[in-house]
Amino acid sequence: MVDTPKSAAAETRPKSGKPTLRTLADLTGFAVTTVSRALSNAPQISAETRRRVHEVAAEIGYLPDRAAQRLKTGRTNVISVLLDPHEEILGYGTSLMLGLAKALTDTPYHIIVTPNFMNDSNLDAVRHIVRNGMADGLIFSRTEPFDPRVRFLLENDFPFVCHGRTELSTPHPYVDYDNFSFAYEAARRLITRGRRKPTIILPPKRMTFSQHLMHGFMTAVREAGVAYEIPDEIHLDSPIDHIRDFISRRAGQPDAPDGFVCGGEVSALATITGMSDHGLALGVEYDIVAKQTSKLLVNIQPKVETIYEDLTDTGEQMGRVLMARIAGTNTADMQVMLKPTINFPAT
Amino acid sequence: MVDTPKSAAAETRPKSGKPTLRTLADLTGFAVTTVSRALSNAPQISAETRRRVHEVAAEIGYLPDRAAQRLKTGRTNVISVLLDPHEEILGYGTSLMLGLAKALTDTPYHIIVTPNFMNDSNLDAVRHIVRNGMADGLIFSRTEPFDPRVRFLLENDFPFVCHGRTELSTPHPYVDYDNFSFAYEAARRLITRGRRKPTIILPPKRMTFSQHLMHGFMTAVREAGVAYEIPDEIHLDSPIDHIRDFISRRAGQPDAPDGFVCGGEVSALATITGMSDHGLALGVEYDIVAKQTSKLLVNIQPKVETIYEDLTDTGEQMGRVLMARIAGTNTADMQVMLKPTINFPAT
DNA sequence: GAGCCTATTTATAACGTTTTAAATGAACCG
DNA sequence: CGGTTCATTTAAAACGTTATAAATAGGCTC
Repeated sequence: MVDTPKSAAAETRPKSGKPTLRTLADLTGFAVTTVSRALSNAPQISAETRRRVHEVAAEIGYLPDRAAQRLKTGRTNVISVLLDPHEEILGYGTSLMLGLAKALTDTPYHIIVTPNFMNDSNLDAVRHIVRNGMADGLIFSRTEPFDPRVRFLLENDFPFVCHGRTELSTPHPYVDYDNFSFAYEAARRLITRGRRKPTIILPPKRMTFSQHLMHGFMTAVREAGVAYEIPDEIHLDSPIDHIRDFISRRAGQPDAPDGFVCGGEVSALATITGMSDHGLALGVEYDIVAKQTSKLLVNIQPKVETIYEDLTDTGEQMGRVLMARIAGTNTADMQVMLKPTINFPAT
Repeated sequence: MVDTPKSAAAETRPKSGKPTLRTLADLTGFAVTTVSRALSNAPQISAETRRRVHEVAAEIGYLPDRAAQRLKTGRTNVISVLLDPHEEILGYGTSLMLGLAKALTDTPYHIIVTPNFMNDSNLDAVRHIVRNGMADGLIFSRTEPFDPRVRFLLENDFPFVCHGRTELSTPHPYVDYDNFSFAYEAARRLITRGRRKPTIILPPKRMTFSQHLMHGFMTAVREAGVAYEIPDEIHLDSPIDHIRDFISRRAGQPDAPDGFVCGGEVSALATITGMSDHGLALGVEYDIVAKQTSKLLVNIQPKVETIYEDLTDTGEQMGRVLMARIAGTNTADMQVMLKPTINFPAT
């Protein structure tokens, strides 16, 4: 036999464009099937063949065609992120996606953004994605106790991870932040500093973590036996000036709160502004403990005590969990609870 | 002929899953090719056939398989957005993407996020996307005068739109904000209010819009013949505390500036904090005019005068322009300049 | 050396779409 | 009525991959 593997095949159109399995086959002398198998490390392919194919593939920079793979396998290699307009502020969405992207490095998965323009739940988007097989997995936030999206996805056995828990009886993957501890700790600190009437600015009631925050806050308040107040008129999604105006108005009335637990940095800033309308100074007449998700507050308002929630880490965990869920791992390790980290204020 | 179109074909596996062209073919009695043509409104298909096919397609909720289309045509129907970690703050990325998504509604295009973790240019990501045909178009920001990404994309005739201009001789699509006018107007206002030594906090020098801001600022300053100052030590990407510390230090030295043009809301807040370290009050001892891209500043610091840049609109324009570029429209109408809108301060 | 196992490789057929080239048949013309 | 045109419709091939089933060839056993 004088025939080297190379001369064995080789007669195909050079065509233009990217290398395909066919190119590799011609180059190595193996059949397309063998090359495909070698690249996916199938056990039935000899070690030497595997080595050689990988070598040549790396050499010419072969990359499998996503469309062909998707068409053949039905897997999209796509993770869809539901983006809510409320997530616009302060880089919530961007941070989460950066973390997610990090977790997805070295996987074949791409992130595609599915925005929701309507103000209602993005259940329709979820339905569309599942029904038409637009993705292999779903990521979303603003979870509600009986979230219809979670329900729908569970019913259809579609992989997903949400930011926040539900109260549904079926366990499901989620990544959450320990908002109970956050609010408990925040209120404790206000009380320790001698504040006698703490209040809390909560997210809209229908979201699960609103309950957790409330519960943590109430626990601390009751333990200490101090007065408290929970405003109904505003929440974290309210326009900033509404928050500021409300705080300002309230500060002018009797028995105003002297301690604020703020679920976000923006509401903390609004609070400071509202209070200053009445000449009340942060750290003197009142204190704030706020949840910090960006670098904004720290070092700008050093007197605001903050407790950190790392959204990039959250995104990364969500990616990790979603990969596990798609791979079919059992429900263990699919519920992640991230712990608050306390930042002591610069005095 | 007793045969209705329906009974003519019809004998195929019902299979499970989504409807395909085949399903439509069976249902209407036409061949797959005809159905495909009818849906793409090819002229050679009779009006009646077109109508009927569309009707049935709508009825059963047919959606073409993206993978198959992509494989066959080579078009990906994907727009890739290069996400920079610097865009994390204040929802720059999210706003842009929401606008972009809006422009892409009713097109077959999806948005996929390609993050850049390295601190250097994302030229590598661009190369990868172009070479491996991962998208039909590209969107990115932080444009530089001789941006290597723009250069590469032009050389390869790959559709893109960047946020910001270049100084390359070849015209190319971009959407930009009139930063000259912004800085000019901002400085004018400070001077009108009687400030005698304005300063400006610029983005990193290598970005194009840094030059534009500088130019606008200098023009106003020279026209008025007032003193000025341009700090070298800090820029808009500096950590917030660096900005605050610098401002604070400077305020304690002789001849400190009494007017600030801030390219972003965060730097405005840092400035306020830094100045207050020396008991200097906004609107009394000094003034700020800041670029506003979110709702953060307005109504929180009512004394900060702001000039608005609408990032969602920017994203929408970029989407519009990119669609035109992909469709092959000529270079006319592919350079968009968005005008600043002035917000007068409350008081 | 026929028969059988095992290890490795291979040809072929899909996946759902678009494209190319060809077929059908009605209408028209002489 | 044969030939030609035109308007529609159609069959077949291809895009690049993976899955199914089959082929090849050593190495054994008896």
